[in-house]
Amino acid sequence: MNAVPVPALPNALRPKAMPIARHGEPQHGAAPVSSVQTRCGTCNLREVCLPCGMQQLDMALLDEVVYTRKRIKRGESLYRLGSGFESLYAVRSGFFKSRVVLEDGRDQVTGFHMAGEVLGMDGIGTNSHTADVIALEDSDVCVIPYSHLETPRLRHQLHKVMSRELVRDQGVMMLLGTMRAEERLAAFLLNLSQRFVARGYACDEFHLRMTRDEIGSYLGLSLETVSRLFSRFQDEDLITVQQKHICILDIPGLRSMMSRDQD
Amino acid sequence: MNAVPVPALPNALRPKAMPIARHGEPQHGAAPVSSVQTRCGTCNLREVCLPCGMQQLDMALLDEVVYTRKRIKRGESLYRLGSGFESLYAVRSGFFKSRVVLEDGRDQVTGFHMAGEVLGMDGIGTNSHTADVIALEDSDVCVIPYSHLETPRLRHQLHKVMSRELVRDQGVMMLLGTMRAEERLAAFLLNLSQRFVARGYACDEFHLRMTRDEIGSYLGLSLETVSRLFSRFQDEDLITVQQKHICILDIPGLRSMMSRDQD
DNA sequence: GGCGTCGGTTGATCTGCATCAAAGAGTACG
DNA sequence: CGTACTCTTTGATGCAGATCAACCGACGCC
Repeated sequence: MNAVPVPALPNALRPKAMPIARHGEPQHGAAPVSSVQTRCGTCNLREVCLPCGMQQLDMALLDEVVYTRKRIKRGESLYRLGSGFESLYAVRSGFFKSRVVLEDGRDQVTGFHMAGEVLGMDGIGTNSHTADVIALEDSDVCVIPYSHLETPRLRHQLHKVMSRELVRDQGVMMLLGTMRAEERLAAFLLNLSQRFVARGYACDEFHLRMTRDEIGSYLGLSLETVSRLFSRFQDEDLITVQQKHICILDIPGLRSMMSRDQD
Repeated sequence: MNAVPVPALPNALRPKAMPIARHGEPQHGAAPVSSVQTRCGTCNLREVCLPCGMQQLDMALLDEVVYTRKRIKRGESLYRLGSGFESLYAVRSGFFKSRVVLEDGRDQVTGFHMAGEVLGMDGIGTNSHTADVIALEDSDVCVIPYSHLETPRLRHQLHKVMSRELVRDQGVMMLLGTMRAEERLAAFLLNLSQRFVARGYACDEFHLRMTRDEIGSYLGLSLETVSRLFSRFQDEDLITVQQKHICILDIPGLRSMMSRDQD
């Protein structure tokens, strides 16, 4: 998840009543699934997650389906290349990366995934997964057994999620195919910011969960280039960087960096 | 459509009884849909198209859904960025490219699409399309009204197609993010070859339907680089090139070019 | 609290590919 | 059938970003 050139997630879908919080440590504590808090109908991620846009009534159906949680420790994998496909997963808390590996050992990060995003759809086609998904911090996911997604509403909902994912991929291809390094990083930061906002966090301050190396892999750049660009953006008062802590100072500035004119 | 590092489409799915034909001019002549030849159940693309892997019985269902054809002339578009989403399309004959355009006018080719491939899934998420799809030669598509895809079997089938598309996109990201120019072009040629084989055409000889510029856009390279690489591959007896006519002489050679060792 | 490891920064150098340029080949069209 | 496109090829040059290298700071561990 995470396209780039200002992808989907229209304002209308933003959770309205969600408090703006600093995006520091994740609030863990996976309540047992029986608890009210963890049903889809009351989950505060429902507006960004699979149920996004669904009626209360249909959401009750989804509650029937989502009855397991799974906890993944930092560094462990949710699934791996070649493992059998049975379920989709919705990120409940935490942060993941997905990674594709080539035969000769080269690999690339193909996405970063945060709360509310749906994982595992790569497995539907061939009944086995085509990527590794690895937790970048201790995380929880809701397990959604694919075979239980039976109602037309739920299937349509899944189509929508998959379709958005296809659109996101277009964005990433665009990024990798046509953008220069500084444009890629600006797009990356704006995209992250936007996704945090959609989850009720501040748009201008957040913690990166991934290393420079992982960012570079995702953006098709070397880690050194990523580091240099962070420094340069800081010099230009677009952002401040302290390790993994980022403050965005000038969103319009970053945005204008993406339209190739100034230099 | 068209991933790169040897994506899906296992041998088992290849049309067995299909004659090996040189892939020259497309056989046009869109029969009226009432004709037996054009029903999904008897269509000779059924093993690579939406019905791939379905039972004869389920295919009858699909026949109920697919009742319109649409003819697109070379250079015209099947749909465009922003146009409303109503239907999916299966390429019946011909060749398409899809293209994404950025605000500042830059664009990129995000895929090439040949017979049997399904188009339009980008529109499901937001009810409007996010790319332009343009015919590279006179083409026919089967129109599949989305609202008519109602049975569980058909919806699952669509999931599979979309999922494979997601996997393909991973391949393209890999290509754009980690491969060098020669690797990209080798991957591109092998992928094309493979897709022609799956359609019953020769694996080693085909006509490119797209310009060097379009290949370059798709691969994140300049048209000059594409041209130079074609020449170099020819010097190295990997292929022969005459305009858009390609013969692949050394498939293992091309394949080894993709594992970064020799130079 | 010292030490080792991992991640990050910054500098110097190298190179793959873009860009600029110009000429040639194929094709469409009046 | 010649003219004017568009597409392709090939050469010369320049630069963005990779690579190599060294150092530094943060964090985890004994």
